[in-house]
Amino acid sequence: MEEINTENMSNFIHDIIDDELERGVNNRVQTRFPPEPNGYLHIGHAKAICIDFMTAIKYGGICNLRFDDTNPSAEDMEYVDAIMEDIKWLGFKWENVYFASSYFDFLYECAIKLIKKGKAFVCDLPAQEIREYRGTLTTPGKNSPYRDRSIEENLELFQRMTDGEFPDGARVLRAKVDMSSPNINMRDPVIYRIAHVSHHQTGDKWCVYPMYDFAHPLSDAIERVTYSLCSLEFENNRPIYNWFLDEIGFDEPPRQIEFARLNLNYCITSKRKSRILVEDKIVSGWDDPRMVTLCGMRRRGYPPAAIRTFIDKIGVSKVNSVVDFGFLESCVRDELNASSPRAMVVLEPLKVIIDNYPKDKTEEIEIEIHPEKLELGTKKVTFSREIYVEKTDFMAEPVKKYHRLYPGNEVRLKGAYYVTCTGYDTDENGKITALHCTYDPETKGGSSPDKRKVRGTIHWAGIDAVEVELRLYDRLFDVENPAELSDDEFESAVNPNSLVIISGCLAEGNLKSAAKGDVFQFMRQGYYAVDKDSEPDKLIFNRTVSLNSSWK
RNA sequence: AGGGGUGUAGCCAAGCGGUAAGGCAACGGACUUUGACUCCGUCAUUCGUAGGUUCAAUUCCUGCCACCCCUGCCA
Repeated sequence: MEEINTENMSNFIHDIIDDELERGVNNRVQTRFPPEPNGYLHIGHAKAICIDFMTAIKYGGICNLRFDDTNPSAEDMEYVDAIMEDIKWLGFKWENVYFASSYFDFLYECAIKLIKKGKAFVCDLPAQEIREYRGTLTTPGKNSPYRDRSIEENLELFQRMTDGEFPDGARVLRAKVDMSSPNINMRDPVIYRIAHVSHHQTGDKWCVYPMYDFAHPLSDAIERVTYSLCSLEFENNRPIYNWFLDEIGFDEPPRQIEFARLNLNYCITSKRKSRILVEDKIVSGWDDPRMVTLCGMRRRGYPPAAIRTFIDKIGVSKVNSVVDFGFLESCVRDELNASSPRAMVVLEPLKVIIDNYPKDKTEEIEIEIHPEKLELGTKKVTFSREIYVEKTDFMAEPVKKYHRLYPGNEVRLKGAYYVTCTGYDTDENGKITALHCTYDPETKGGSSPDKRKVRGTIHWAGIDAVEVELRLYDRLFDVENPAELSDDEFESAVNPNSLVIISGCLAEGNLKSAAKGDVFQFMRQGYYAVDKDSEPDKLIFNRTVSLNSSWK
């Protein structure tokens, strides 16, 4: 695992922890990341993961991974594996991996305890009536007619629910709290429901399953979590969270603290909407490089360290905010600039004939692997009379401030020679088919004895180059907040140019040995990662992110 | 008069009674064998708003406004 530096990390949660540590409310820090295994992790989860794990790291505590698998109907083992893989990839190591389902016996005992205390009852009201009895945001609810059943009857009924005597939905176990509370979560919440479905962990052992509000605080408590960090929408659940802890009774009850979840513009994290994109084949799958799922970003070539840095930089607060996607990209560029080897790849090749260069001669040109890390050494590319440059690096009639190739202009071919454009060939349609240049033999390596300057340095491809496919990605949506659009609207907001595939690109031969997942900086173009579809004889690269440019 | 939260620059975000950090973006300029990177400079007389307390208020108090969350047998 890479070093995770938490020294400079600070936020309002840490202020609370600092204070509690100082006052002796706690003498240790334990957190947990509690996903439900019902989908893939995305950039929003990355924020929660970073906060949970980094808080534990900072205070020398521990963070566990706990699958909140209390609703088997939506869950699948496929997701638990994927979630573990994604967290590891992000760079974090959990102390233990737990499942809420492994506490089912304990939770069941807690339910019995509540019944015996007269704090829970079996309710026979159908779902619709429970809803009606609950009242509304502005009117109090009223007590269920089953609220005053005897403890014995509740015990017996709950046992029969557990024994599978009743069909789904026939009865529920409810906590007896306060039907007139302004907080609807306190209006006798359901804590157990009947569901005759098999569970990915416990099989057919249970046909009653605990609800989140009941299972979550007790799971935190049994694990001895000290800080239960979650997103803002659970603020209204905190009173019921604490109520269960109080009623069951724990020496060191966990404290729930809420923070704002991450929203990013131009993309979507909603599970429902993402599923539509996948099912309607608008994207290639959950790991499509345009998706902000962790698997998608991994395939795109985003380094996990960049995601961690991003999360660290956006901070932790309680303000609902929308972070600019460009912020994430800036962190990705920053990381990749430092870590990725450079390579020359010509996206749209244009032949260049160097008329004064010997016909059969070839030369090995040495180019540094990373200009800021000379210790990484050099690699070789082959130079000869005919090479290729970018179509966009030539203009027959240059615009103002253009300092690449145009008739009469001299530029540097990266690592090789100064060349001067002398003319160009066209076909019958006037299309440019090749450039003619002369080179200055005195400028080998790319500098001239007379120290004359050239304004442009361009990359090129020689005879060692291989044809590769490039997948150019852009933002998936044209609109800033696709999440706010209706299901019909948001599909039409998809950027039609979010994926452009180009083939016949010429990559320097050194790239033949690139492994899947490797990321390179294609000089003057951007960062590119070897895709999982790539094969040795057909290399495929994903554009991770383009380079910044102050030109056009 | 339902309850719970939140308002600091285009976007994040520090600030905790002493006169508005930092980052992203943007815009100048320097440097450059990547129009990249790096570097330097510019970018809030003002903190949702109206009052009040104070020598002093983004920080404390009151009213108002705006936005978010809560009426699953989801999490």
